[in-house]
Amino acid sequence: MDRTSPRSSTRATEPRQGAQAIRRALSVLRILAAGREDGVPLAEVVRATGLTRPTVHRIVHVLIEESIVERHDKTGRYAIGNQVPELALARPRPSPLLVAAGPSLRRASAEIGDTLFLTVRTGNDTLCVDRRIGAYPIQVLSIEVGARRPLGVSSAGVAILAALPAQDARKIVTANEARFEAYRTDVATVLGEIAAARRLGYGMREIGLIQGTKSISTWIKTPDGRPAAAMTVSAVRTRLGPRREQEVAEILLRETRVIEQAIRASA
Amino acid sequence: MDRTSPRSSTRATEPRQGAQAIRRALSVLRILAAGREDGVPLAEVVRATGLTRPTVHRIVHVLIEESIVERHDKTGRYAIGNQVPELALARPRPSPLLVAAGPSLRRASAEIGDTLFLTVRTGNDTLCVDRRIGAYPIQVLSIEVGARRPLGVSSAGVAILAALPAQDARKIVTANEARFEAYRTDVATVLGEIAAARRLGYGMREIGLIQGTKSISTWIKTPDGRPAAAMTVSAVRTRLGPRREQEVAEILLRETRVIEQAIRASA
DNA sequence: GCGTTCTTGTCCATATTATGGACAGAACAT
DNA sequence: ATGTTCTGTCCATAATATGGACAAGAACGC
Repeated sequence: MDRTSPRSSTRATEPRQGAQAIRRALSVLRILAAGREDGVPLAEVVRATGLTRPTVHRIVHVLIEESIVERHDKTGRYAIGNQVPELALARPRPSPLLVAAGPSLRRASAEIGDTLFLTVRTGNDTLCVDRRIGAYPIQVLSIEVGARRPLGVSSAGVAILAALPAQDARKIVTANEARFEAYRTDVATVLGEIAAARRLGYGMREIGLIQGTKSISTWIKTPDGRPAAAMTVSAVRTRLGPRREQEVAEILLRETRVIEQAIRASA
Repeated sequence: MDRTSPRSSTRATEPRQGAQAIRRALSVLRILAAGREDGVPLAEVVRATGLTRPTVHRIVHVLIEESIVERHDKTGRYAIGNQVPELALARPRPSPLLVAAGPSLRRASAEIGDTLFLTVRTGNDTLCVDRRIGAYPIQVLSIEVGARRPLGVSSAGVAILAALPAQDARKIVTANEARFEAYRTDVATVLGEIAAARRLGYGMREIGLIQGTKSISTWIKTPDGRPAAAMTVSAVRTRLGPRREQEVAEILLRETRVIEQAIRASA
């Protein structure tokens, strides 16, 4: 393929070869991570990665021998193994983003009363990294810290995609096509939602991932203009009518600016 | 090499082939994990893994592209990247061992006054997973949660090796030989310390990893008799004379039994 | 300055390694 | 019984990862 330009062109330096197997193993791991504790059946990994079944099987079983993956004997599903958090301990724990966003999440959840989520992008996925439960007695709690979804299926994902250059966003959405089916959406729908978010200034889903819920997400950018995260409010739909939506969005946007300042300061 | 015995012999099911590159990438990652935030120079990874430099270089740079590894521009060292904790979020956080050991660590550190460590085995390494600082004004704090060392170089490692079948212990020590140099020890010394720990009933190092300190470690076994972790007291040497050593060891052994009970109960 | 000895990074012919089509068994449904 | 969908395995083959050799940069000595 392209053997040109040893130095980078714009910013990405992607195409290093000689490690197909390693890359494949990682894409398997990312799919397994989306399955959290319950894990994912082999066939689903095959579908989501586009690899052949023998290949996925071989990779997964080598990773089991290395304690990177676990197989739940009961269900036969595969999940992230205990060696992964062990490796993760090598890194300093409280990430700068979490520190910067903490006070804003607290303030906003107190003010709004519903649950707030902080979600980051990792590759082609969104990953919920913090959650603050609100005071109102009915709360949307089904999304937990560690929840991972293909970019595009949640309002946070739509917000992050809206904050990316259109071309990059389109590329990611296309790459995730095989995984949209499980969330009952498709490329065209997601692209439409991204366009709507760009117009509004925030991401929104009338029908949240959970029946009867609605979500609003703003995007948080790093000083260099790339999206670092999304801040999301999820609530039962009836609590987020048009007027209330406007109010909530304004609070989110205000706190978003605070977080962006805090990131700038800590950098 | 040995291409024999496709079916397992006793308990291990190790030799699945067709993924050399993935295994190599993982052994690189484990070495990088030992370097914590500061990371490890490439040459050190080459030494510790026994792989060739081009291979390590290729693996490391692919992992960088995948955000599994970071390169610190200032120092040129390689470290565990931010995608690793992100994958780790897929697992439930507080591990059963930590839950089981928590009260004992608290009790023992209150009683002894010095810092207590909980250390697990992960492959051929020890990994510090919890720490409780004591009340005495001089404390050994240089070992942090996440610290990773070759099994055998710390008293916790010696304790865990002492609790393993002698043959397994010897195999691990031999496998770590290339990494002992950096800790100024060698295979013969470590095997001697393991033998001493078996005699005493606990692991001990007159000369801790830090100058002027002394450490005592007991091993914690799972119901099936395999070592799950080690509990360690580290203190300035003068605080652990022969009589005190005896007292401290008895407290540790008592709490060890409590933890073993708690594990049994939660399983 | 200039050699020496470190380090990291790159190339590419080669053979070792990972690949996936084909097959088989297990579980479940009809 | 017979189909369908899942997981697991085999092995000839092609593609992949390998590592010797080379290059360039950094740090030190003098």
